[in-house]
Amino acid sequence: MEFVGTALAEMTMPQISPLAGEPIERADAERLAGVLKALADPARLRLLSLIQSAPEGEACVCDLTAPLGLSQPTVSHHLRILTEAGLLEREKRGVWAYYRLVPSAIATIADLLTPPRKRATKKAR
Amino acid sequence: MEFVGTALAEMTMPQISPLAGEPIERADAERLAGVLKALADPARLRLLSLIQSAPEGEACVCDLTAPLGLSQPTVSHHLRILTEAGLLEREKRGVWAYYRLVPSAIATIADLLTPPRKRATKKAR
DNA sequence: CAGCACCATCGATCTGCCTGCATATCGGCA
DNA sequence: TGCCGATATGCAGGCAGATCGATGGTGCTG
Repeated sequence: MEFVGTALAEMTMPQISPLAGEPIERADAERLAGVLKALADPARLRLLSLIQSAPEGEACVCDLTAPLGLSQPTVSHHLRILTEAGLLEREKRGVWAYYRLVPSAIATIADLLTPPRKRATKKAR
Repeated sequence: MEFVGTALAEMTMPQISPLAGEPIERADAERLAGVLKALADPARLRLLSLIQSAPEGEACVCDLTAPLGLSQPTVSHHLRILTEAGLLEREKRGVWAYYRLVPSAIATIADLLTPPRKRATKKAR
């Protein structure tokens, strides 16, 4: 599972909702699973949480290693995973790399997981 | 990662929302990650989708192996993971084991991921 | 009762991932 | 220019998980 990259973006366009209408295809399942896999890690969930609750909604690596209790390379690795999944965006200012949430990313995932409720797909069986 | 079991239920009560207010604790992160890990697999996503879109909203193992292209033990294994995560419920009728979605389970996950009702947190630049 | 279909579990293999150490890279500063 | 601090990358060990074949248990059914 390497280049998830724009996986999230590609998923937002087609109305693939695993719990909406018809069974999802293998390719869609793999894309969604890829993004979910990026989320399914305690360290990464805490990273997202820490970044979101940081002063300006952004944080650099040096601010995150201590709260997590993980080494700097490990934190950098997790941030890379989250960024490639489309959940974080990176901005380098000077020597520091600032990470912030991609606003709609998590919301998109939540929408994909939300049962049809009222968002009508074309066909109700 | 064995008995996630009631992990979902335990999570629904406290307002732990990774992207809501303050940084989440390690224990909460691990519980949420456990459930997300159950979701973060193509085969399991397709299983949920297949079961949801089945005639009565339920399906037995024998109906699921063919569409997935996986062996019966493997399918059974995935169903076990999903059930222990609180996403599926199992009912044995005769020789067949019928699985159906736990209605609020996925919605709970979606809610945990969605920031409380105001999605526009800060301002983009 | 005997055979059969459905399903769960076990054991084994193979892949993938988390983590840290060492190292490379890049920008600022004296 | 040369050093230092902040990040990223390479490499490797160790563990978790996905998959399958074989096996065992359990209700139908003839």
